[in-house]
Amino acid sequence: MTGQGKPETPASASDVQLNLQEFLPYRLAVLAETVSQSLSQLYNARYGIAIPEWRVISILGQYGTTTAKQIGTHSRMHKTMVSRAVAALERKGLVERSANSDDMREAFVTLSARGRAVYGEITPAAADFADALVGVLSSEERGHLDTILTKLNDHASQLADDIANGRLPGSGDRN
Amino acid sequence: MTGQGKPETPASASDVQLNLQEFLPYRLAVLAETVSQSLSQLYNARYGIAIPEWRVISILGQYGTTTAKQIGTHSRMHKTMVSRAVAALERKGLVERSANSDDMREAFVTLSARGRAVYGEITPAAADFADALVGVLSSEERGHLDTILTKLNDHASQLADDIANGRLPGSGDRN
DNA sequence: GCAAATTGGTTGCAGGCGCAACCACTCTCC
DNA sequence: GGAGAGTGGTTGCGCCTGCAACCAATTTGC
Repeated sequence: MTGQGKPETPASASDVQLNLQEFLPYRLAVLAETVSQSLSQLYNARYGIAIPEWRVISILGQYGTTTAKQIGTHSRMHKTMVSRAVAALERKGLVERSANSDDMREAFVTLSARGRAVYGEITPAAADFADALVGVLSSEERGHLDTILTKLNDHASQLADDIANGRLPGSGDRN
Repeated sequence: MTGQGKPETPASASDVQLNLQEFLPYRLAVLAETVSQSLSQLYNARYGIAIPEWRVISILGQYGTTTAKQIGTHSRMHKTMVSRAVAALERKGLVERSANSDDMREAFVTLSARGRAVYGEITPAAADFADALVGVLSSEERGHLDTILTKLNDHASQLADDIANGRLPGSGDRN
């Protein structure tokens, strides 16, 4: 397991360098991935519920009756994903759909009794998990984390729009 | 687009509550997703390089010649993913493989000349992107972010192990 | 009042990904 | 030195997911 003597040539030719381990997008991706994976085991192992389904349940838990559209905007899920998650939850008897007579394109979605029960069981576990996660942080750090995440998130959406519209950083206005 | 008058019943029946938008795992997932997507456009649109391939390139850029195994551990990628990413990069002529006569199971992987060129072009753009991203943060906040991410990441891995081994939070040792 | 555009939602398809099985090679230990 | 365990790497398979095309219902504009 040592591997001493293995090459791992310390990158000679390139002047430019970028340390992946210190690269914010990478760090965020790894952290989010680890967290999601761990958390999903909590409800997947016990209830056979996948991540998108959990998101839907959670949205329905807080907003009550809504439409698929609303679920999508609140949870930032693609409408395809919402559609399939709701369908899966309906098959499992955790949500119910009812028609909206005012607009027959959309349908109302609600947690069923079983759905509410599951929500009531998963929620504390999820909260515990989040608590355990931030448990390593001081209360100040938690505050920092909150503001930083908010700022980054806003700015990232902004940047995403810019990039989508061709205003890429470093693509034309650079030296 | 207003939708006033739509139901969105404020969740009556459940006593438990969990606000998805404030839930750390969710926030991390959304942020990481936004960032990854934006960033990937930088190298995907211009070079047709996918995220896993970029990771491999970046690792090779900093470590020089390595094996697939090493790439995996440095980039936290599943060996399947490394295998496919390297194969794709080889097809594109961006990396080269050479045999290790000391151990014929593994093979050395290096950036080709073109690979180094691409690395040299993408790296500054990626760095710019990261700079733009943290541009909203004060230098103190950047420091905070760094320590917080490190702590969270360590702790998350820890938690992941615990959960994988059945020591779930809230599953037995609670109240 | 009706054709065209828009919107909520579903689905076929193709690409990406992890798991598990597998192959080739190496190491261990008798 | 040879059988069995272990390791680096690849691949078949099935699941998940986003895109684009689509359907039905609604809204817009003439």
